Amino acid sequence: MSAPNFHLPHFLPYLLNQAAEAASHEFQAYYRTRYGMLRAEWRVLFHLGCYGEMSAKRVCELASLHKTKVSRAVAALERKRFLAREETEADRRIETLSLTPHGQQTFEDLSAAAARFEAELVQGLPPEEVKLLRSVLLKMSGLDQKRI
Amino acid sequence: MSAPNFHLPHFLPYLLNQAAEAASHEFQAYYRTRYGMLRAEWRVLFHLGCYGEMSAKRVCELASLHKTKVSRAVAALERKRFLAREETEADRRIETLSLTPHGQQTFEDLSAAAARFEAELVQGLPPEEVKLLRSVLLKMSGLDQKRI
DNA sequence: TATTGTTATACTCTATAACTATA
DNA sequence: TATAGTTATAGAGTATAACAATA
Repeated sequence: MSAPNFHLPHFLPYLLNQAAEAASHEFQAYYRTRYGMLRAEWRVLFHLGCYGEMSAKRVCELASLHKTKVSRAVAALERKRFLAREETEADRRIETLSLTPHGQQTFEDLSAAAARFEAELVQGLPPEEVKLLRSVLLKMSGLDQKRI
Repeated sequence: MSAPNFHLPHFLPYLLNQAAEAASHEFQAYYRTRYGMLRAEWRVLFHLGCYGEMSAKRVCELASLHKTKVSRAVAALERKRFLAREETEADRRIETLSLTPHGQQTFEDLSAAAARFEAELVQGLPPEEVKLLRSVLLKMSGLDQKRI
């Protein structure tokens, strides 16, 4: 058995990780320094901002986040008054999560910033390539399987 | 200001992170359970396996890894006899890193496994799309800027 | 003084088990 | 018994400062 001739920068898991890290860096700095948020926190905030109120369980499903991560993120967002919980009458195990006006405002700022960072990211790439990129990543991530 | 109409599963940093995580999961389990390696360790191993001996500094540049990560990964790989260091005569600050036969063999097994996982990953995708995916990710990651 | 590499430390992220309260 | 959510804990990943040895 001779040299396997493996070319590392063609290996998709590696390439995806490096691209993800590079692509997320600026946005990460933004939500961290501006709002003191962690990754799981902005993800939960965005789910509520994009899709409206829902249970923690639903956030887990949509975001592919484990319930322990969501639990802590929800607690942190509540502490910072971004989010409110409301007891459900029908099933008291479930709490309906929704953004406060402050949370909504923060979501609007963050999503605008996200849109700017993304525009910067795809700047110079043909729209057709970006469209294809999204569709391939959607399949690979499994995010295309989650119903909204 | 009304609803920002931000669609989270279209946000590339998010999409890239989810895809990267999903794509890396199987390979990660493989090198961890089989060789007890961590992420930085297989990356260093692959750089030496793919490109031959080089200094730690060169690994840092090519892999976009901070010198502290490389330093610890090299120490771990040396402890496990995957890698050997050799002092440079010209400049005694620099050590040339290379794989031992055991390290080489491990690299061959891991790179073959990597190729299998990747084949599984792109299975069902048109080769043209995969090619484009790679080229876009290469640009986004900045990996296209590193000379080999 | 600058560079290569090491050690220390703090924080974030991931994963899992054990638990409470409700159904 | 099963489900929604919480708490505890360990290990892996990231980031930075301070350091030693050499140039």
